[in-house]
Amino acid sequence: MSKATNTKVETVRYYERIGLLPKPPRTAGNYRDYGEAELGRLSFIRRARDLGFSLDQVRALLGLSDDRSCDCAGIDHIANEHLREVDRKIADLKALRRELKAVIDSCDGGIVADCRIIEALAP
Amino acid sequence: MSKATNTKVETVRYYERIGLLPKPPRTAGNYRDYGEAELGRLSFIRRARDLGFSLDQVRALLGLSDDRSCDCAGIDHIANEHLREVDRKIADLKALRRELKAVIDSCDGGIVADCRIIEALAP
DNA sequence: TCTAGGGTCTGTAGTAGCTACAGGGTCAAG
DNA sequence: CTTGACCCTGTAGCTACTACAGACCCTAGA
Repeated sequence: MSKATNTKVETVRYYERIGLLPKPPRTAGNYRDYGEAELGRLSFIRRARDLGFSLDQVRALLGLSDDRSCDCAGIDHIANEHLREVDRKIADLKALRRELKAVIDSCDGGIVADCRIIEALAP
Repeated sequence: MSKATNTKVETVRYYERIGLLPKPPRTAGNYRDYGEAELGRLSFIRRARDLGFSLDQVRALLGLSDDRSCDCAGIDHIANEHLREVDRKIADLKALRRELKAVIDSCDGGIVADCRIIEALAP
């Protein structure tokens, strides 16, 4: 299952420990014995993680997706909140990038004593 | 000093513990007794952190900035590497945002069983 | 002089999300 | 029957802090 989902074995066990994956039955040799359901669940987790959802959000999504007859407003809500978070991060990084670029561009070589980067960082 | 640099007291002590700040002399009552030099150093650290440099990068910058007669290519290198990192992060987040948006847009309400978000996350 | 309130001190443990061992057990192939 | 590749548990490490507990100190007011 680890290979099928491109997940490290330790990560799978970690997900089990924090309750994202159920404790599976064991083989005679005490190996975890996963079926299709767990594979699907892990794939879901991985895909959501790839989209940047936090483990708490993934947990919520899994909970909501279990009740197939509920309406999907809750799911929509989590996804949109995450989208806003991502937008915020992009904006923050762009602002940071601008500032960093300005600091870097101000330096035109020479010795440290004259370095504008150091100067820009100093108080 | 904590107030002057808008840094939590615990963070200052943390920087001392990991060797970013020197162990300062103590007052009679065992309080840390900081001077101007430490204030400058902490300001430098905070500013660099605000620009997204890692603590390791900050450590390197501090080390390089100590030798005022060296040329500032090393500093330039660290800063530019960080800039590239930031650019990479922005690109990654934008790609993620696109994908996330597509997933969200595909859903037009209804019950969970028909939810395209869940469907898009499932294997 | 006492006391209340703010600060500080050390040390430890917690956060997110894994990752990396150590030291053992299991299993299939040769 | 051994070798090598997997699995098992449990614990500690990573980043960059943050949050206590339980002690101590210092100053201002009654």
